[in-house]
Amino acid sequence: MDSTQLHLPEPALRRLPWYLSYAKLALERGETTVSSTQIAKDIGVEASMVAKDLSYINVTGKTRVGYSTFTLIEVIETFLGFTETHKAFLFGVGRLGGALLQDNGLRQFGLEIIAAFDVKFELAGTNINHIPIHYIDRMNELRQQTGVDIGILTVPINQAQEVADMMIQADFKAIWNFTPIRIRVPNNIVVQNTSIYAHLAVMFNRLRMNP
Amino acid sequence: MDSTQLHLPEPALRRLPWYLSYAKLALERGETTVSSTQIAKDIGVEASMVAKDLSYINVTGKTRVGYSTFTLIEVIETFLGFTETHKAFLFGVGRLGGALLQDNGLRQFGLEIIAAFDVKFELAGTNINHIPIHYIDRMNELRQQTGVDIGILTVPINQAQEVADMMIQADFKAIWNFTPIRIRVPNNIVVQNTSIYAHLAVMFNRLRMNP
DNA sequence: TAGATTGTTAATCGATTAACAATC
DNA sequence: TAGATTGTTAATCGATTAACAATC
Repeated sequence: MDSTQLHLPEPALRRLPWYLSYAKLALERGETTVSSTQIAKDIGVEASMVAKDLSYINVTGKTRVGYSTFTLIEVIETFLGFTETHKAFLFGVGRLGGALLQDNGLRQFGLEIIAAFDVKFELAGTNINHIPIHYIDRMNELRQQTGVDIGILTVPINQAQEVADMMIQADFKAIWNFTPIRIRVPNNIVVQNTSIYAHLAVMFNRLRMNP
Repeated sequence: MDSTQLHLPEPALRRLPWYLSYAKLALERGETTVSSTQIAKDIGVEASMVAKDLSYINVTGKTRVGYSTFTLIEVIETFLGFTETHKAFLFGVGRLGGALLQDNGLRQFGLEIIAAFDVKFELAGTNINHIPIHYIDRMNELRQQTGVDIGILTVPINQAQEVADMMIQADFKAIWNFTPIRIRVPNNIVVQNTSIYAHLAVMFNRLRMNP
Protein backbone atom coordinates (compact mmCIF):
# COMPACT_ATOMS: atom_id res chain seq x y z
CA MET A 1 0.00 0.00 0.00
CA ASP A 2 1.58 3.27 -1.09
CA SER A 3 0.36 5.48 1.68
CA THR A 4 1.90 8.58 0.15
CA GLN A 5 -0.63 8.51 -2.68
CA LEU A 6 -3.67 7.16 -0.90
CA HIS A 7 -6.39 9.70 -0.32
CA LEU A 8 -7.21 9.77 3.38
CA PRO A 9 -10.53 11.15 4.56
CA GLU A 10 -9.98 14.48 6.30
CA PRO A 11 -11.59 13.30 9.56
CA ALA A 12 -9.09 10.45 9.69
CA LEU A 13 -6.17 12.82 9.11
CA ARG A 14 -7.41 14.97 11.97
CA ARG A 15 -7.54 12.01 14.32
CA LEU A 16 -3.98 10.89 13.66
CA PRO A 17 -2.50 13.69 15.81
CA TRP A 18 -4.61 12.37 18.72
CA TYR A 19 -3.04 8.96 18.42
CA LEU A 20 0.35 10.62 18.15
CA SER A 21 -0.12 12.59 21.36
CA TYR A 22 -1.47 9.50 23.05
CA ALA A 23 1.56 7.46 22.03
CA LYS A 24 3.93 10.20 23.16
CA LEU A 25 2.36 10.26 26.62
CA ALA A 26 2.42 6.45 26.73
CA LEU A 27 6.12 6.49 25.93
CA GLU A 28 6.71 8.99 28.76
CA ARG A 29 4.94 6.57 31.08
CA GLY A 30 7.32 3.85 29.88
CA GLU A 31 4.78 1.83 27.89
CA THR A 32 6.65 0.17 25.03
CA THR A 33 3.52 -1.02 23.24
CA VAL A 34 0.06 0.46 22.73
CA SER A 35 -3.00 -1.36 21.36
CA SER A 36 -5.70 0.20 19.25
CA THR A 37 -8.32 -1.09 21.67
CA GLN A 38 -6.59 0.69 24.54
CA ILE A 39 -6.27 3.92 22.57
CA ALA A 40 -9.94 3.66 21.66
CA LYS A 41 -11.01 3.17 25.26
CA ASP A 42 -8.83 5.98 26.59
CA ILE A 43 -9.77 8.64 24.11
CA GLY A 44 -13.39 7.63 23.55
CA VAL A 45 -13.31 6.59 19.90
CA GLU A 46 -14.54 3.34 18.33
CA ALA A 47 -11.82 0.67 18.33
CA SER A 48 -12.54 -0.23 14.72
CA MET A 49 -12.06 3.38 13.76
CA VAL A 50 -8.64 3.53 15.38
CA ALA A 51 -7.72 0.28 13.63
CA LYS A 52 -8.99 1.58 10.32
CA ASP A 53 -7.17 4.90 10.68
CA LEU A 54 -3.93 3.15 11.51
CA SER A 55 -4.37 0.77 8.60
CA TYR A 56 -4.15 3.77 6.25
CA ILE A 57 -0.59 4.42 7.31
CA ASN A 58 2.34 2.12 6.99
CA VAL A 59 2.40 0.49 10.42
CA THR A 60 1.60 -3.04 11.46
CA GLY A 61 0.68 -4.19 14.91
CA LYS A 62 1.22 -7.54 16.55
CA THR A 63 -1.82 -9.59 17.49
CA ARG A 64 -2.24 -9.83 21.27
CA VAL A 65 0.36 -7.11 21.75
CA GLY A 66 -0.46 -3.98 19.78
CA TYR A 67 1.88 -1.48 18.19
CA SER A 68 5.38 -0.58 19.27
CA THR A 69 4.92 2.82 20.90
CA PHE A 70 8.16 4.11 19.48
CA THR A 71 7.45 2.90 15.95
CA LEU A 72 3.93 4.27 16.05
CA ILE A 73 5.17 7.73 17.00
CA GLU A 74 7.78 7.65 14.29
CA VAL A 75 5.41 6.43 11.58
CA ILE A 76 2.62 8.90 12.38
CA GLU A 77 5.04 11.82 12.62
CA THR A 78 6.63 10.92 9.31
CA PHE A 79 3.33 10.26 7.61
CA LEU A 80 1.90 13.59 8.74
CA GLY A 81 5.00 15.45 7.62
CA PHE A 82 5.88 16.61 11.12
CA THR A 83 9.48 15.45 10.78
CA GLU A 84 10.20 17.59 7.71
CA THR A 85 10.53 21.37 7.90
CA HIS A 86 7.95 23.29 5.87
CA LYS A 87 8.81 26.95 5.53
CA ALA A 88 6.07 29.55 5.62
CA PHE A 89 5.39 33.29 5.43
CA LEU A 90 2.92 34.92 7.76
CA PHE A 91 0.67 37.80 6.66
CA GLY A 92 -0.74 40.21 9.20
CA VAL A 93 1.12 40.77 12.47
CA GLY A 94 -1.77 41.51 14.79
CA ARG A 95 -2.59 39.72 18.05
CA LEU A 96 -3.09 36.30 16.50
CA GLY A 97 -0.27 36.67 13.98
CA GLY A 98 2.06 37.79 16.74
CA ALA A 99 1.07 34.84 18.91
CA LEU A 100 1.83 32.41 16.09
CA LEU A 101 5.25 34.01 15.59
CA GLN A 102 5.91 33.48 19.31
CA ASP A 103 4.83 29.84 19.24
CA ASN A 104 7.92 27.68 18.90
CA GLY A 105 5.67 24.64 19.21
CA LEU A 106 4.87 24.90 15.51
CA ARG A 107 8.42 23.86 14.65
CA GLN A 108 7.85 20.56 16.47
CA PHE A 109 5.01 19.93 14.04
CA GLY A 110 7.04 20.67 10.96
CA LEU A 111 6.27 24.33 10.35
CA GLU A 112 8.85 27.10 10.40
CA ILE A 113 7.75 30.70 9.85
CA ILE A 114 10.75 32.40 8.30
CA ALA A 115 9.30 35.84 7.64
CA ALA A 116 6.24 37.96 8.37
CA PHE A 117 4.61 40.78 6.42
CA ASP A 118 2.38 43.67 7.35
CA VAL A 119 1.10 46.94 5.95
CA LYS A 120 2.04 48.89 9.08
CA PHE A 121 5.20 50.83 8.21
CA GLU A 122 6.34 50.99 11.81
CA LEU A 123 6.62 47.20 12.01
CA ALA A 124 8.92 46.89 8.98
CA GLY A 125 12.48 46.12 10.03
CA THR A 126 11.50 44.86 13.47
CA ASN A 127 11.23 41.22 14.45
CA ILE A 128 9.35 38.93 16.81
CA ASN A 129 11.04 35.85 18.22
CA HIS A 130 13.89 36.41 15.72
CA ILE A 131 11.48 36.31 12.78
CA PRO A 132 11.89 39.43 10.61
CA ILE A 133 8.83 41.54 9.75
CA HIS A 134 8.80 43.20 6.34
CA TYR A 135 6.60 45.71 4.63
CA ILE A 136 4.18 43.80 2.44
CA ASP A 137 5.65 44.97 -0.90
CA ARG A 138 8.82 42.97 -0.31
CA MET A 139 6.86 39.72 -0.34
CA ASN A 140 7.37 38.75 -3.99
CA GLU A 141 11.08 39.35 -3.89
CA LEU A 142 11.57 37.28 -0.73
CA ARG A 143 9.25 34.60 -2.01
CA GLN A 144 11.46 34.18 -5.07
CA GLN A 145 14.63 34.10 -2.98
CA THR A 146 13.35 31.50 -0.56
CA GLY A 147 10.91 29.37 -2.57
CA VAL A 148 8.44 29.40 0.31
CA ASP A 149 5.00 28.18 -0.80
CA ILE A 150 2.93 28.14 2.39
CA GLY A 151 1.24 31.34 3.54
CA ILE A 152 -0.44 31.96 6.89
CA LEU A 153 -3.31 34.41 6.72
CA THR A 154 -3.91 36.41 9.90
CA VAL A 155 -5.04 39.76 8.48
CA PRO A 156 -8.31 41.59 9.33
CA ILE A 157 -11.35 40.15 7.56
CA ASN A 158 -11.76 42.99 5.10
CA GLN A 159 -8.28 42.31 3.71
CA ALA A 160 -8.46 38.53 3.73
CA GLN A 161 -9.49 37.95 0.12
CA GLU A 162 -7.15 40.63 -1.20
CA VAL A 163 -4.09 39.18 0.56
CA ALA A 164 -5.11 35.65 -0.45
CA ASP A 165 -5.26 36.81 -4.08
CA MET A 166 -1.78 38.25 -3.69
CA MET A 167 -0.51 34.89 -2.47
CA ILE A 168 -2.16 33.07 -5.34
CA GLN A 169 -0.60 35.51 -7.78
CA ALA A 170 2.77 34.85 -6.20
CA ASP A 171 2.28 31.13 -6.78
CA PHE A 172 1.80 29.96 -3.22
CA LYS A 173 0.60 26.35 -2.97
CA ALA A 174 -1.11 26.41 0.41
CA ILE A 175 -2.90 28.95 2.55
CA TRP A 176 -3.53 28.45 6.24
CA ASN A 177 -6.50 30.74 6.78
CA PHE A 178 -7.11 31.93 10.33
CA THR A 179 -9.76 34.49 9.35
CA PRO A 180 -13.47 33.71 9.70
CA ILE A 181 -13.78 34.52 5.98
CA ARG A 182 -14.09 31.71 3.49
CA ILE A 183 -11.57 32.77 0.86
CA ARG A 184 -11.99 31.97 -2.82
CA VAL A 185 -9.07 30.12 -4.43
CA PRO A 186 -8.39 28.02 -7.55
CA ASN A 187 -8.74 24.36 -6.69
CA ASN A 188 -5.08 23.52 -7.04
CA ILE A 189 -4.44 25.64 -3.96
CA VAL A 190 -4.66 23.89 -0.61
CA VAL A 191 -6.60 25.81 2.00
CA GLN A 192 -7.04 24.99 5.65
CA ASN A 193 -9.55 27.09 7.51
CA THR A 194 -8.80 27.49 11.19
CA SER A 195 -11.32 29.91 12.57
CA ILE A 196 -11.59 29.51 16.30
CA TYR A 197 -14.89 31.36 16.25
CA ALA A 198 -16.54 28.50 14.36
CA HIS A 199 -15.74 26.30 17.35
CA LEU A 200 -17.36 28.81 19.66
CA ALA A 201 -20.50 28.61 17.53
CA VAL A 202 -20.63 24.84 17.92
CA MET A 203 -19.87 25.00 21.64
CA PHE A 204 -22.59 27.55 22.42
CA ASN A 205 -25.10 25.60 20.35
CA ARG A 206 -24.38 22.31 22.06
CA LEU A 207 -24.52 23.99 25.47
CA ARG A 208 -27.98 25.29 24.65
CA MET A 209 -29.15 21.85 23.50
CA ASN A 210 -27.95 20.13 26.67
CA PRO A 211 -30.55 19.32 29.36
CA MET B 1 -39.78 25.47 13.48
CA ASP B 2 -38.24 25.83 16.93
CA SER B 3 -34.66 26.36 15.93
CA THR B 4 -33.46 26.43 19.54
CA GLN B 5 -34.18 22.73 19.90
CA LEU B 6 -33.36 21.47 16.42
CA HIS B 7 -30.18 19.47 16.21
CA LEU B 8 -27.97 21.02 13.56
CA PRO B 9 -25.20 19.00 11.96
CA GLU B 10 -21.84 20.25 13.17
CA PRO B 11 -20.59 21.00 9.63
CA ALA B 12 -23.60 23.26 9.12
CA LEU B 13 -22.92 25.07 12.40
CA ARG B 14 -19.36 25.66 11.31
CA ARG B 15 -20.45 27.16 8.02
CA LEU B 16 -22.82 29.69 9.59
CA PRO B 17 -19.95 31.96 10.69
CA TRP B 18 -18.84 32.09 7.05
CA TYR B 19 -22.21 33.42 5.99
CA LEU B 20 -22.10 35.85 8.89
CA SER B 21 -18.72 37.26 7.86
CA TYR B 22 -19.88 37.39 4.27
CA ALA B 23 -23.01 39.35 5.24
CA LYS B 24 -20.98 41.72 7.40
CA LEU B 25 -18.67 42.53 4.51
CA ALA B 26 -21.65 42.91 2.18
CA LEU B 27 -23.21 45.41 4.60
CA GLU B 28 -19.95 47.38 4.66
CA ARG B 29 -20.13 47.54 0.88
CA GLY B 30 -23.66 48.90 1.20
CA GLU B 31 -25.50 45.83 -0.09
CA THR B 32 -28.87 45.74 1.63
CA THR B 33 -29.76 42.24 0.41
CA VAL B 34 -27.74 39.08 -0.18
CA SER B 35 -28.94 35.96 -2.00
CA SER B 36 -27.93 32.42 -1.14
CA THR B 37 -26.88 31.87 -4.76
CA GLN B 38 -24.54 34.85 -4.57
CA ILE B 39 -23.07 33.70 -1.25
CA ALA B 40 -22.58 30.25 -2.74
CA LYS B 41 -20.79 31.59 -5.80
CA ASP B 42 -18.55 33.92 -3.81
CA ILE B 43 -17.40 31.48 -1.17
CA GLY B 44 -17.35 28.33 -3.30
CA VAL B 45 -20.08 26.27 -1.63
CA GLU B 46 -23.09 24.60 -3.25
CA ALA B 47 -26.07 26.96 -3.45
CA SER B 48 -28.42 24.28 -2.15
CA MET B 49 -26.18 23.84 0.87
CA VAL B 50 -26.32 27.51 1.72
CA ALA B 51 -30.10 27.43 1.31
CA LYS B 52 -30.37 24.35 3.48
CA ASP B 53 -28.11 25.77 6.18
CA LEU B 54 -30.10 28.99 6.27
CA SER B 55 -33.36 27.05 6.41
CA TYR B 56 -32.24 25.61 9.75
CA ILE B 57 -32.30 29.04 11.33
CA ASN B 58 -35.23 31.32 11.64
CA VAL B 59 -34.78 33.53 8.62
CA THR B 60 -36.81 33.78 5.43
CA GLY B 61 -35.65 35.22 2.15
CA LYS B 62 -37.63 36.84 -0.59
CA THR B 63 -37.82 35.12 -3.95
CA ARG B 64 -35.95 37.07 -6.62
CA VAL B 65 -34.36 39.25 -3.96
CA GLY B 66 -32.63 37.22 -1.31
CA TYR B 67 -32.19 37.93 2.39
CA SER B 68 -32.02 41.31 4.07
CA THR B 69 -28.33 41.69 4.88
CA PHE B 70 -29.06 43.33 8.18
CA THR B 71 -31.62 40.74 9.27
CA LEU B 72 -29.36 37.89 8.20
CA ILE B 73 -26.50 39.20 10.33
CA GLU B 74 -28.79 39.66 13.30
CA VAL B 75 -30.42 36.23 13.01
CA ILE B 76 -27.15 34.31 12.56
CA GLU B 77 -25.46 36.19 15.42
CA THR B 78 -28.38 35.54 17.72
CA PHE B 79 -28.73 31.93 16.69
CA LEU B 80 -25.04 31.24 17.25
CA GLY B 81 -25.13 32.91 20.64
CA PHE B 82 -22.66 35.62 19.63
CA THR B 83 -24.90 38.37 21.00
CA GLU B 84 -25.00 36.97 24.53
CA THR B 85 -22.00 37.08 26.85
CA HIS B 86 -20.70 33.68 27.91
CA LYS B 87 -18.23 33.92 30.77
CA ALA B 88 -15.25 31.60 30.86
CA PHE B 89 -12.15 30.68 32.88
CA LEU B 90 -8.86 29.99 31.15
CA PHE B 91 -6.43 27.35 32.39
CA GLY B 92 -2.75 27.55 31.55
CA VAL B 93 -1.21 30.95 30.84
CA GLY B 94 1.48 29.98 28.38
CA ARG B 95 2.00 31.40 24.89
CA LEU B 96 -1.37 30.31 23.53
CA GLY B 97 -3.27 31.03 26.74
CA GLY B 98 -1.69 34.47 26.92
CA ALA B 99 -2.61 35.18 23.32
CA LEU B 100 -6.24 34.28 23.98
CA LEU B 101 -6.30 36.59 27.00
CA GLN B 102 -5.02 39.38 24.74
CA ASP B 103 -7.60 38.72 22.04
CA ASN B 104 -10.48 41.15 22.53
CA GLY B 105 -12.03 39.76 19.37
CA LEU B 106 -13.49 36.89 21.39
CA ARG B 107 -15.88 39.27 23.09
CA GLN B 108 -17.41 40.13 19.72
CA PHE B 109 -18.25 36.46 19.38
CA GLY B 110 -19.88 36.20 22.77
CA LEU B 111 -17.04 34.95 24.94
CA GLU B 112 -15.61 36.84 27.89
CA ILE B 113 -12.69 35.40 29.81
CA ILE B 114 -13.06 36.74 33.32
CA ALA B 115 -10.20 34.95 35.06
CA ALA B 116 -7.17 32.80 34.30
CA PHE B 117 -5.41 30.13 36.36
CA ASP B 118 -1.91 28.69 36.36
CA VAL B 119 0.39 26.61 38.53
CA LYS B 120 3.24 29.12 38.26
CA PHE B 121 3.33 30.97 41.58
CA GLU B 122 4.95 34.02 40.05
CA LEU B 123 1.93 34.62 37.79
CA ALA B 124 -0.59 34.68 40.65
CA GLY B 125 -1.76 38.20 41.38
CA THR B 126 -0.70 39.56 38.01
CA ASN B 127 -3.03 40.19 35.08
CA ILE B 128 -3.05 40.26 31.30
CA ASN B 129 -5.31 42.67 29.45
CA HIS B 130 -7.06 43.41 32.78
CA ILE B 131 -7.88 39.74 33.30
CA PRO B 132 -6.63 38.55 36.71
CA ILE B 133 -4.42 35.46 36.92
CA HIS B 134 -4.84 33.25 39.99
CA TYR B 135 -3.02 30.30 41.43
CA ILE B 136 -4.91 27.19 40.39
CA ASP B 137 -6.16 26.29 43.89
CA ARG B 138 -8.46 29.32 43.94
CA MET B 139 -10.45 27.96 41.03
CA ASN B 140 -13.27 26.26 42.95
CA GLU B 141 -13.91 29.24 45.16
CA LEU B 142 -14.07 31.65 42.21
CA ARG B 143 -16.15 29.23 40.20
CA GLN B 144 -18.76 29.20 42.96
CA GLN B 145 -18.74 32.98 43.26
CA THR B 146 -19.15 33.58 39.55
CA GLY B 147 -21.11 30.59 38.28
CA VAL B 148 -18.82 30.32 35.26
CA ASP B 149 -19.28 27.00 33.45
CA ILE B 150 -17.03 27.25 30.40
CA GLY B 151 -13.35 26.36 30.74
CA ILE B 152 -10.61 27.00 28.20
CA LEU B 153 -7.83 24.43 28.29
CA THR B 154 -4.42 25.71 27.23
CA VAL B 155 -2.12 23.73 29.51
CA PRO B 156 0.82 21.50 28.41
CA ILE B 157 -0.29 18.11 27.07
CA ASN B 158 0.84 16.11 30.08
CA GLN B 159 -1.50 18.10 32.32
CA ALA B 160 -4.46 18.24 29.93
CA GLN B 161 -6.46 15.30 31.30
CA GLU B 162 -5.74 16.19 34.92
CA VAL B 163 -6.94 19.78 34.54
CA ALA B 164 -9.95 18.61 32.51
CA ASP B 165 -10.86 16.25 35.36
CA MET B 166 -10.60 19.15 37.76
CA MET B 167 -13.05 21.14 35.65
CA ILE B 168 -15.47 18.24 35.47
CA GLN B 169 -15.28 17.85 39.26
CA ALA B 170 -16.05 21.54 39.61
CA ASP B 171 -19.14 21.05 37.48
CA PHE B 172 -18.11 22.88 34.33
CA LYS B 173 -20.48 22.30 31.43
CA ALA B 174 -18.15 22.96 28.50
CA ILE B 175 -14.45 22.63 27.79
CA TRP B 176 -12.76 24.37 24.91
CA ASN B 177 -9.72 22.19 24.42
CA PHE B 178 -6.74 23.72 22.63
CA THR B 179 -4.38 20.84 23.40
CA PRO B 180 -3.66 18.13 20.81
CA ILE B 181 -4.82 15.60 23.41
CA ARG B 182 -8.25 14.07 23.11
CA ILE B 183 -9.55 14.44 26.67
CA ARG B 184 -11.95 11.95 28.23
CA VAL B 185 -15.16 13.46 29.60
CA PRO B 186 -18.66 12.27 30.62
CA ASN B 187 -21.03 12.76 27.72
CA ASN B 188 -23.04 15.54 29.31
CA ILE B 189 -19.96 17.74 29.01
CA VAL B 190 -19.58 19.69 25.80
CA VAL B 191 -16.07 19.57 24.35
CA GLN B 192 -14.72 21.46 21.38
CA ASN B 193 -11.29 20.43 20.22
CA THR B 194 -9.32 23.20 18.57
CA SER B 195 -5.89 21.84 17.88
CA ILE B 196 -4.22 23.89 15.19
CA TYR B 197 -1.73 21.09 14.64
CA ALA B 198 -4.46 18.84 13.23
CA HIS B 199 -4.93 21.42 10.50
CA LEU B 200 -1.22 21.33 9.76
CA ALA B 201 -1.48 17.57 9.32
CA VAL B 202 -4.26 17.96 6.76
CA MET B 203 -2.47 20.78 4.96
CA PHE B 204 0.84 18.90 4.61
CA ASN B 205 -0.99 15.80 3.42
CA ARG B 206 -2.97 17.64 0.76
CA LEU B 207 0.18 19.43 -0.39
CA ARG B 208 1.90 16.10 -0.89
CA MET B 209 -1.07 14.71 -2.83
CA ASN B 210 -1.20 17.69 -5.19
CA PRO B 211 0.34 17.28 -8.65
C1' DT C 1 -6.14 -24.14 23.60
C1' DA C 2 -8.55 -19.92 24.76
C1' DG C 3 -8.56 -15.34 24.43
C1' DA C 4 -6.99 -10.93 22.93
C1' DT C 5 -5.91 -8.29 19.32
C1' DT C 6 -5.28 -6.74 14.34
C1' DG C 7 -7.32 -5.48 10.32
C1' DT C 8 -10.76 -6.27 6.56
C1' DT C 9 -15.40 -6.41 4.60
C1' DA C 10 -20.27 -5.36 4.76
C1' DA C 11 -24.09 -2.61 6.78
C1' DT C 12 -25.57 1.59 8.50
C1' DC C 13 -25.91 6.23 9.06
C1' DG C 14 -25.76 11.00 8.03
C1' DA C 15 -24.30 14.80 5.23
C1' DT C 16 -24.02 16.59 0.62
C1' DT C 17 -25.70 17.12 -3.85
C1' DA C 18 -29.16 17.20 -7.39
C1' DA C 19 -33.68 17.89 -8.90
C1' DC C 20 -37.55 20.51 -8.80
C1' DA C 21 -41.77 22.77 -7.03
C1' DA C 22 -43.24 27.17 -5.25
C1' DT C 23 -43.05 31.97 -5.39
C1' DC C 24 -42.59 36.63 -6.75
C1' DT D 1 -44.97 36.27 -18.68
C1' DA D 2 -40.18 34.80 -18.10
C1' DG D 3 -36.68 34.31 -15.15
C1' DA D 4 -34.46 34.37 -10.76
C1' DT D 5 -34.55 32.88 -6.37
C1' DT D 6 -36.08 30.28 -2.11
C1' DG D 7 -36.50 26.16 0.05
C1' DT D 8 -37.97 21.23 0.10
C1' DT D 9 -37.62 16.37 -1.18
C1' DA D 10 -35.15 12.50 -3.14
C1' DA D 11 -30.71 10.47 -4.68
C1' DT D 12 -26.02 10.05 -3.97
C1' DC D 13 -21.91 9.78 -1.71
C1' DG D 14 -18.71 8.95 1.86
C1' DA D 15 -17.60 8.15 6.62
C1' DT D 16 -18.61 5.47 10.64
C1' DT D 17 -19.97 1.40 12.85
C1' DA D 18 -20.63 -3.48 13.26
C1' DA D 19 -19.42 -8.03 12.27
C1' DC D 20 -16.05 -11.24 11.81
C1' DA D 21 -11.99 -13.70 9.92
C1' DA D 22 -7.09 -14.11 10.72
C1' DT D 23 -3.37 -14.38 13.79
C1' DC D 24 -0.49 -15.12 17.65
